[in-house]
Amino acid sequence: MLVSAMNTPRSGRPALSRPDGTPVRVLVVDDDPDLAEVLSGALRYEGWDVRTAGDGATAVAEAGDHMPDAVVLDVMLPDTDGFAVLRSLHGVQPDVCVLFLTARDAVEDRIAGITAGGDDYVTKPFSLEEVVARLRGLLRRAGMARQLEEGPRLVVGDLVMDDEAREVTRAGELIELSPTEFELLRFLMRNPRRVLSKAQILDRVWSYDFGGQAHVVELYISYLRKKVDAGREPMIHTVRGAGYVLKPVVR
Amino acid sequence: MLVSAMNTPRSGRPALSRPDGTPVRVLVVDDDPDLAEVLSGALRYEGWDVRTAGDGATAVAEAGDHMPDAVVLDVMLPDTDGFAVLRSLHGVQPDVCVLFLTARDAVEDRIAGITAGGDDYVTKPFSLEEVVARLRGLLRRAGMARQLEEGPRLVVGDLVMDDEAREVTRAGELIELSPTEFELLRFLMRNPRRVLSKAQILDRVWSYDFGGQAHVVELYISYLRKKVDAGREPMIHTVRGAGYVLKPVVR
DNA sequence: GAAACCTCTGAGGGCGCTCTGAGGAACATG
DNA sequence: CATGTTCCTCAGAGCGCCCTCAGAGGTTTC
Repeated sequence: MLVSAMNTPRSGRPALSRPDGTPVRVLVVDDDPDLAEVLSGALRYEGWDVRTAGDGATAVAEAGDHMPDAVVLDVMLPDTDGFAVLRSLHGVQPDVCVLFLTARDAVEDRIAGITAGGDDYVTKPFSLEEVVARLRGLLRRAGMARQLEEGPRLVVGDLVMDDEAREVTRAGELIELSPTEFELLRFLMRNPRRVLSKAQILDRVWSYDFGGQAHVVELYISYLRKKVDAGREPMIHTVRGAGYVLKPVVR
Repeated sequence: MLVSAMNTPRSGRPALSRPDGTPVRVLVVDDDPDLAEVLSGALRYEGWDVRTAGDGATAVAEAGDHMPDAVVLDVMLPDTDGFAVLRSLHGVQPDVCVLFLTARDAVEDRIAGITAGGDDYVTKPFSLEEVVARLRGLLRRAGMARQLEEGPRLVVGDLVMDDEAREVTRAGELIELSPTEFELLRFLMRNPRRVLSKAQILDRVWSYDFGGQAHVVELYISYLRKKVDAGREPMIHTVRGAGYVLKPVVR
């Protein structure tokens, strides 16, 4: 799995930043150190300032010290209940956004009221792209989107993606996508003109526990081409032996 | 800490604001910390400036300090009776609006006497959508509605909802809805063109103590479709794997 | 006290989504 | 040109999401 230790955002894109210009601060709370590592790696890759904690008490202490803008919080923690942690966090920092991580079968358990407060949750196993997207959504709504490029819309050439409405259009025409197709295209659109390897795409778009082959990526690229490039000037290109690129059409 | 986030509703909708432009100030008084947390989260999401108190004494002190425009007040408090708190509050701030939270089979007669004074009440267990709607109604009637968009009418395409008259029309035709259908539609209409997950809808439209499955949401969406979309161009759309969207018909 | 209405549970079924496998096309290399 | 590699696409199976119906239990209304 690709875990970059970079402290800077990937090239070409401005980082989502706080109003004072410093990077967004995120706290990752999970008792599985491997998962915490993968998550924080992915978030650092976004150019964010990431800390981690393994339990609720540490999380609250760390939050008081670090003053994060957002917290990625596993509901199943060794010491406390997620709801109590949420309350403590909001006590320490009222404006903090929280993204919960929860097991699929425990979804209905006690998430009640959480999404109503503007917070959000993601079920395990999740894809990193999903976590990042949700987190960006939370931060944007909390007024963290000061910079220009990164609104709720993603634009590459005449291709436009509206994340909230979950709508994609090319040259004004609506394109209907399945969930996986949508996430794949979002990943491509967030990295235009950049060759992405199949391994990279798998790590990002598919769940971390996906055991399948890289062949699925080819398949879904082919699905996307049929919908996005259908009869038009192609934007999705194959780079043999390297991966795929999304490029705006040259004029 | 982000101060601007307090003034901006996370929902992206224009906030109901006070005549001087500052956000509406609300005090939540409930001895159940979980419920207080959920309530204040939902109200903050509306862009309001929220404080909480766990008992009557704290509530009065907080009100004197914070000067709220409205108070959400549990009738059953550990130290004092809610009505005593009301008297104290009116002593501190005569113009304050009060929304009572009360058990279903509680003293409805005394409540009735109170609400004659322009205040309102909601019975437990309530939905957040109901609390927010009542609070908006109180604030609007108290002259807090200076903004343009959010009157008593909600309009999406040819679909119109009059909240106070509890009337819904599409293309001029009256549509009769049950209470739950009405609240669900209001939630959809307050978030047009925005995909809402079943969890979000459950958290918002159903009571906080509802233990059921997300399956009900599907059921009520189907009820709504039969009434709102019946034979017309559909406005309610399913986004597989994500949720539902209400969209005005493309012109 | 009966009727009408509302809300939710459970079951059944349709169909969209995801992935596997296989065959063939396109490309690189000798 | 021959051969191996990489990639594309089709077909289809399995699964899970979603829709709908029918009916029980509760509430409101008259």
